[in-house]
Amino acid sequence: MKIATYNVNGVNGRLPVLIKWLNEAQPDVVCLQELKAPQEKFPLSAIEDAGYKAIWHGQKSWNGVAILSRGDQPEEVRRALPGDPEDVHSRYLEAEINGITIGCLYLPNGNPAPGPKFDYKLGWFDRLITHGKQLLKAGKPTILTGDYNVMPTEQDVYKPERWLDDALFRPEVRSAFKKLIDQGWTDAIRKLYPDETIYTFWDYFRNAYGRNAGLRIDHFLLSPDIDRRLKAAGVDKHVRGWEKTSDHAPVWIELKEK
DNA sequence: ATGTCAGGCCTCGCCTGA
Repeated sequence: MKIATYNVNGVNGRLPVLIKWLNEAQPDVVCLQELKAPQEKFPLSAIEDAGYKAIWHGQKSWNGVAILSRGDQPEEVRRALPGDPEDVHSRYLEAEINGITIGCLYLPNGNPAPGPKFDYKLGWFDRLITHGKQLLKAGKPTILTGDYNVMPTEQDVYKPERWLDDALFRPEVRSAFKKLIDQGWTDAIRKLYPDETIYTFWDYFRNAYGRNAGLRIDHFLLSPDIDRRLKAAGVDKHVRGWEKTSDHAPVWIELKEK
């Protein structure tokens, strides 16, 4: 079973790239972030034509998350992170597919930091930590994946010294990520490639992709029983080199059958 | 400070978020 996450940065603007990649990569399940489309503008028929069933939570202009499945229809569990009824951003969608709970998340960017956006990011992260604990306690096979907007360590950023004050790398955010991991989640990419430089995002500016000036901010967190099934993981880096592409590349894992 | 995108409204050019 192959599961992927991809911050598409506009699902309609990115549709040809998304469909081309789906056909090439053939993932069974896909979590998408940054749809940048209202609920009614989600390109369902194109995605169905590519062979996928989908649930999504759109929003005008910003945010937006979706879960695609080649087999069973994703069975929606929730479409918001618990803990703040005032939070209207569409940044979290959770579904069950094939007995696996899949949380698709788009953690706030948080820049500029400090400031209200950074406070929102930390608050959102706190709610994710609380929910993560509940998920592990529930004891089902679970995957929390998406755009975390955090480089967990210096290994995950091309020039760490330049990012120290950035909302994606500040100590508060790295420590929040560590707090989540320490509950018992496995960072799939880092487990399989402990020493390699692996990026999932390259800025549109300054020829970042050409210079491989990247960041690792899209992550797969696995509960212990999913961790035991982990067979392979990777980044489809070449997709970042396509025309009219997202600033993120798709990230994927492969699981052994039970 | 710069740079490049996407989406949307202030709507064919500028703003914001990233």
